[in-house]
Amino acid sequence: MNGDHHHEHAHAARSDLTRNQSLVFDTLEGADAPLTAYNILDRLNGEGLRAPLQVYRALDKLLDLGMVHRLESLNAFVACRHPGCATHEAVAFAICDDCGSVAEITDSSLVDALDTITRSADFKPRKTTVEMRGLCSDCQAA
Amino acid sequence: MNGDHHHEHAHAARSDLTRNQSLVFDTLEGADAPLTAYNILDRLNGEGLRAPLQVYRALDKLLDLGMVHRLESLNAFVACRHPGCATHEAVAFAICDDCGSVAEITDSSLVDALDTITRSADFKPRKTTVEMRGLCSDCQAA
DNA sequence: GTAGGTGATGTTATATCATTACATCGCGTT
DNA sequence: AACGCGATGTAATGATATAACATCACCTAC
Repeated sequence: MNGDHHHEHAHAARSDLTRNQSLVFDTLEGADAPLTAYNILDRLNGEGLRAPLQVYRALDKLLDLGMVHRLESLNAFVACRHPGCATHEAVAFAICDDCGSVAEITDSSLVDALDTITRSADFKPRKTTVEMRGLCSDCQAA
Repeated sequence: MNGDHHHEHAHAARSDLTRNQSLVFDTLEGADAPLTAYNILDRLNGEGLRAPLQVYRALDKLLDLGMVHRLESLNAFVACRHPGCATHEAVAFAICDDCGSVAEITDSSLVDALDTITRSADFKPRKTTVEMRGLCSDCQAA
């Protein structure tokens, strides 16, 4: 603890994770759509995970570390796709309701707009959720 | 049905609502914080509502009509505070985690930013959620 | 005015998502 | 050896949401 970090985003590498945390993270990273905690549990019951809490605890830690995002509108989770997990503020998600794909988007205009809003309302945000549900490029064709 | 409406937002007045829908809407409108479906059910069990589905069905209809919003990050609902419920796109919510107050915000810069994002990603949004959780002006003082 | 359509209602049961409570274990520090 | 501390395992429960089915009220068409 050297005092240089304002946030607790240590950005632990996968090697720092416990067994349960690794299992959960690998499952999310290997999925091509968001997974619920119970989806993850189903996929890991061969590895010895039997209770929801084992998954939820791992997810809590991974969320803390910024390695996983929670999609509020789905009650589901995705692995962070950011190269290096650079920014952990004002990420927007474009979620396809047809194929389940999720695009993770950072945009400075969006950050600016949200920042302006909070300033003028004198609101101090702790966590911001931006989720767009609709159809991705591929699925609009169909 | 005159064909002039692209959307199905008939903006029914309260007088067009059924008994259950009115009860649910009035409960939400009278609350000073978001309520879950079960919160609403608890407050209305004196009026003859006994099953969750009675509340969820009323909420579905009120959501369709644009008279109520769902807050995804809380799994809860609020009455729309827009004068006349003018715009039903890209509304942002500032939710105080301390006192539970919810500010409903529309901002053209935000709409523009989201629009730009969806254009460049060729994403067709059906519903957009923007929720900021944090501390309102009043509660920052404490 | 009666047959049928449509949307709201009531009720039971069940599915889905998440946490509380408590005992235990591994491991580094004192 | 004793302790602190974070992770783990397990059972039970709480909280949110929907499925399935029967019925009712009202409007419209014939």
